[in-house]
Amino acid sequence: MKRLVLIYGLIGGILIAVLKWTEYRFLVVEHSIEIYGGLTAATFAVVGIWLGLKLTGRRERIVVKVPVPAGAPFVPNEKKREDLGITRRELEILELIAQGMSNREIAGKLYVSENTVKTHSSRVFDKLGARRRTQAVQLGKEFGLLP
Amino acid sequence: MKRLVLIYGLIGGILIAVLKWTEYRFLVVEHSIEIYGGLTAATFAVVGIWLGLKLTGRRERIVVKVPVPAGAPFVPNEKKREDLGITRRELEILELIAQGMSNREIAGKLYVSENTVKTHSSRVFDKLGARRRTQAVQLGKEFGLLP
DNA sequence: GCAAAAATCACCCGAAAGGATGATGACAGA
DNA sequence: TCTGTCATCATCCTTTCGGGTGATTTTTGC
Repeated sequence: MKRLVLIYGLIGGILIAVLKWTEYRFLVVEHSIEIYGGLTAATFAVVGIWLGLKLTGRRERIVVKVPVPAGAPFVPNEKKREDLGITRRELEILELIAQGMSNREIAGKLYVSENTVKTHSSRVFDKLGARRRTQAVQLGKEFGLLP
Repeated sequence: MKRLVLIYGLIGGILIAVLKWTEYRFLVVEHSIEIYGGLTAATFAVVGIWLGLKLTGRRERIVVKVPVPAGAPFVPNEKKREDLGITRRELEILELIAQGMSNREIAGKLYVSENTVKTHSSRVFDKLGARRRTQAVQLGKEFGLLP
């Protein structure tokens, strides 16, 4: 969170600088205020979008339609997960792997870098004793971590 | 989508109005440009957040589970297999992939070359519309080809 | 408030996987 | 016999994975 504040301070500073600069411009050019407004608007629209995504964390609701009344809805085995020392985040990555997503896709979905995904997946593979993601998925199912 | 355009037009109009209004302010008060900038920034931050959520936000994944009678030994869906044009051999490779085996291991198990396994898997991926083996496994399960 | 755990990211490297294409032999059915 | 399908194998090339290592930041539990 500290870094976020820092970044905001920086943006604030830059904004003020821009303001000063545009003030000059305003004295010279007639309609620069519109340009300035447009720029600020665009900038903060982008920032806002990023912020919105970052803060709320785009989670998708998964609606499972089962044509035939199925058994109890799957609940991941928390105990087993902790026994294996697998963190929630790691399990989350494992779930996405099980859905057939690539590291890159997972990274995009979770708004983290591909390297982070790789770290998580490597750890979870290690904890599961898997060498491949398909194997990890298989083991995850056997351990009751995945439906 | 039409409503979205409409809303955007409205926002544009309002923005222009605001710009005009703030122009007046600027002539009167000294530092109103900062205030104006702040307002614009705040406005568009909010708009951005809303936009971010609106555009990318919560989508629902609809997962249709193929009714698989629990308890009963799994029988691969022959019809579905043929509908997809997947041969028995290809399905065999897919099953081994689902068990987490590498191409090399599969080749060894079936006494064929690794290249052959790759050909089969490529074909089955193509027929399933999968790009990765994990995805192929996922789709295979959804199609009732795998337990 | 501070130590531990968790999450994040980077870089390198080799191995595995995947795409495209072409070729060959076996075999079933028209 | 000819044709189509299937299974087999190869080669070239690109992308993705996985392992290893190290580092910083954030969260959490005491």
